[in-house]
Amino acid sequence: MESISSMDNESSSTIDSLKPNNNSNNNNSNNIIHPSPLARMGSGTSVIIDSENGIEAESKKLPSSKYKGVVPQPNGRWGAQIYEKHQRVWLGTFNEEDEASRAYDIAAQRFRGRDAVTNFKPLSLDVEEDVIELQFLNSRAKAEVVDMLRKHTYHDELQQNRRNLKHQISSGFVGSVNRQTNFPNVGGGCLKGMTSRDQLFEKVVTPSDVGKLNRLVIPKQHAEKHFPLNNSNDLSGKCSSPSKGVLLNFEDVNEKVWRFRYSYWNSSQSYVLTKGWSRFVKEKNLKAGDVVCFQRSTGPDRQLYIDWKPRNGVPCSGSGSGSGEEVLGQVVESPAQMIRLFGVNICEVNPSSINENGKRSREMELLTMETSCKKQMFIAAL
DNA sequence: ATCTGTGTTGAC
DNA sequence: TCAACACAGATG
Repeated sequence: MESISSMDNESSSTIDSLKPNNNSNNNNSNNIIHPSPLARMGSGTSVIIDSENGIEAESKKLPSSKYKGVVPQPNGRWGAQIYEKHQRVWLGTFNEEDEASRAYDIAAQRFRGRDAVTNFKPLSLDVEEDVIELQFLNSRAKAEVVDMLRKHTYHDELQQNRRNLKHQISSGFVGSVNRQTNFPNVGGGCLKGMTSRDQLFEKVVTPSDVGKLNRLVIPKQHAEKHFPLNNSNDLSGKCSSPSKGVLLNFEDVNEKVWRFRYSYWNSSQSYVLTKGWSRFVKEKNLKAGDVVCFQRSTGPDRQLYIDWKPRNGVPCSGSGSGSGEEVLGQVVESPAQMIRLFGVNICEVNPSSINENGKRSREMELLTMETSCKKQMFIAAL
């Protein structure tokens, strides 16, 4: 499914002074082309000429995009894609054509650095905000950037990154850019300037939570307490429409942002996380009996966090849960204030959580987090 | 049932 | 490298 196989981590992107690209330098063919229906005959064009009466009939031909890296979708949406090493890398689908083109631009700048040909004005080292974004972009693996684009979380993560930077600067913690500062009290060490969090609740996931239904049932009492749907003010996500629920952003231990649709299903009279949930299950390789934990920052941003631990994994927040004796579906209430982040010892690898298909284990995730911390410190030192 | 994004192809 | 098209398989 993933088409990002050929991606590697290294990038030669010394991004500097890209020429302004406001559709004039760069537009010899890729920008602001408003193709006539017959302007481009792709390999599979389906324009049919009715030779009998000379009428040109068009058989549901999709409109070409005026943007580079953007392709039409049958339902009127737009896909973005970029090529690398003879392979297409899919960047996701978007409602708006220019949204797709901006996704392409971001990918192009990450993949091709200063050589990137973009639809819009590229990031410039002369603009402070752009420099921050370039640093953000280039400190992440290509696959990670692609993932953010596909999940439409790029801008949220970038904003989060900016907030962290500001916070570190204002707290005088500028020696290193430490991604771990977002995760209070993890393993001690380099954790100044952190924000505290409320533990909201945990749930031992059921087979149907990790099965083909692609949804997580949020127990009613927790849903109504922490994620009230009638008043979206309390939710950090953006309200799309009351009937369709809301989109909620949760951050995991790797500072990866997960966006889930949260709504109420009348049919089963339950609150559910739907869209996006199956990705989480897949990536974390969640199994029935594992525990997902929800937290919220006590700070003004009210950031939501999500984490998980294996069924027999380490205890969560010293609450005594996670001992492996839970009944499926049982919800574990935890102390109100988070003291440790799930109490995980990131140095020990628990063999039971290394799963058979080679997916990243819980410990590996935390080690990744530690690595990324070091990576950021290195970057900041440059 | 709907939609995404992959397989494939030909143009450039 | 790139976009067009068809459609399998993922998603809701």
